[in-house]
Amino acid sequence: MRLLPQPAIEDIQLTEVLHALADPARLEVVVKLATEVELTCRGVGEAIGLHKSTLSHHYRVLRDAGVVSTRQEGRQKFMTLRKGDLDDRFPGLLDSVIGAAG
Amino acid sequence: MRLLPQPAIEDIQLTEVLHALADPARLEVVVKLATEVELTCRGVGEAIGLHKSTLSHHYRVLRDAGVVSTRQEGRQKFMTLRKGDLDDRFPGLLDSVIGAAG
DNA sequence: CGTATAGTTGGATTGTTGTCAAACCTTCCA
DNA sequence: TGGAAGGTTTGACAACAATCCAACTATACG
Repeated sequence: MRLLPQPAIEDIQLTEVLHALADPARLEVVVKLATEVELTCRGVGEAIGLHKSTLSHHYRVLRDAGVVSTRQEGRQKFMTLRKGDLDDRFPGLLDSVIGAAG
Repeated sequence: MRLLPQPAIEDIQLTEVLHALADPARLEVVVKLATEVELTCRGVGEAIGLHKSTLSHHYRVLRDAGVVSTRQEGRQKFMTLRKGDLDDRFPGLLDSVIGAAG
């Protein structure tokens, strides 16, 4: 039930978010999270076809940028989009990206 | 009055656009273009404080991604945001990015 | 306790990016 | 015709990024 470290809302940087979203694999993760509400890392990465360590790297980029939140429960980690936080900070951005990608 | 080569609307890729916007210098250029309608490369780059060849490189990235359009007139080049094209292809994206950055 | 499961970390590799400097190309103008 | 002005290209370089593999940690289960 532990929450992994993540930037505070006011520390989320636009260029970092854009960079995080500018990778096809990460964008796919985000689109998946937008429809599925919450997923384990395994669940998110299953369809993408990358090595699990590569995916772990992408999850970290997304988390460090403030795009996703990760909660550990037992040996699984559940990720959610920080949609509310992002909407507060950069109104409309996430929706337009997800709309454009999906 | 020559228009420099640029991708067709349907060839504009979301990840490329995001990548183009994910650099602070390029984002500054875009924000400037959003308020000024049209500017020469010199005019855009003046406030940014980078070498002109570096700026030229950034202009190219923006143009290749489909974010800006460049028109040559005499020895100057005027850049404009491809706002209409981007709005058609990725509705709301540009506005939210500019709003967040500006 | 031993083993499987879920993810992370470190190293290696390969490729991309941001930056500058110097040389270059075009166009204008005196 | 010879500069000057406005950009581009090329080369160099350091920093970063995406990927894989192998080794690791931590939790759960039998």
